[in-house]
Amino acid sequence: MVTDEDKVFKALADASRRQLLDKLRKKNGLTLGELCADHAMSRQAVTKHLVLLEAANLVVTVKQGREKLHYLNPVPINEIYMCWIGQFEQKRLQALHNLKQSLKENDHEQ
Amino acid sequence: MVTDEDKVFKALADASRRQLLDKLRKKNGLTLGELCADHAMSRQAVTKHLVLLEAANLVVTVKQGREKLHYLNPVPINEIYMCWIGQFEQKRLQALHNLKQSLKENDHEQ
DNA sequence: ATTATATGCAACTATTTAGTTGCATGTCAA
DNA sequence: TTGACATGCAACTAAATAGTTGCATATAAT
Repeated sequence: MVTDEDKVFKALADASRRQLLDKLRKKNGLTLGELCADHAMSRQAVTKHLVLLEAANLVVTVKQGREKLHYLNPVPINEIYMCWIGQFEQKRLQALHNLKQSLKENDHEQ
Repeated sequence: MVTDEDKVFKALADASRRQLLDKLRKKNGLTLGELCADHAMSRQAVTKHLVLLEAANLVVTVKQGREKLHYLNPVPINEIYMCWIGQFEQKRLQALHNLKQSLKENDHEQ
């Protein structure tokens, strides 16, 4: 059985795919061609990665003329955090966050 | 190049490994034998998964006599959230905030 | 000491995955 | 309508991965 969660984790497991997501984070709505720029691999390889990212619902696409625009969808990552990572670490993260905050505030006072 | 981040993502990409982490979350310090219980796969398969989890620093082990105790280490997951997932979430929260703002302003105009 | 138990190591197999190349299709512009 | 550009589809290859089996080692208990 391949769950949605599994698709997301698998999609995130590859460094090239994470790089593609990073590009979209910096500039949303990029075309395939733009996503291929500065990549060692072929356009078809990038396409395959994008197919997986789309299957995991991490990327949503819109066809516009002969171009295909790619948009980042943060929802699945959010869900993974809430449902899975959150269970482990929510409390601890909060504590850490609070600690950092108070350190920052201390810094400002000096 | 295989970064630490990459190891963690790859380790989390497998459902069996996530299941093992889940077991440790429910009860920390389990032996290999205990982790193998109720698993379809062989002990050696489980061992291999645990090796990867250890390499990713998601699990820490202690030998005690002839047994090996396994402890969950939440730090790497934490780091991934802070350094990677957080970046996405931040944008999302900002977008949500902006949306709320513009809705509020529209409301005022009517 | 001997036996049972808990784990470790190594070789092998099957499947999945990441990448390639080559060709097809569809859309814009001159 | 012809050429250039953007993307899609399919077959193939190489490498990584998940799993197996068989045997070795180390510790505990009788």
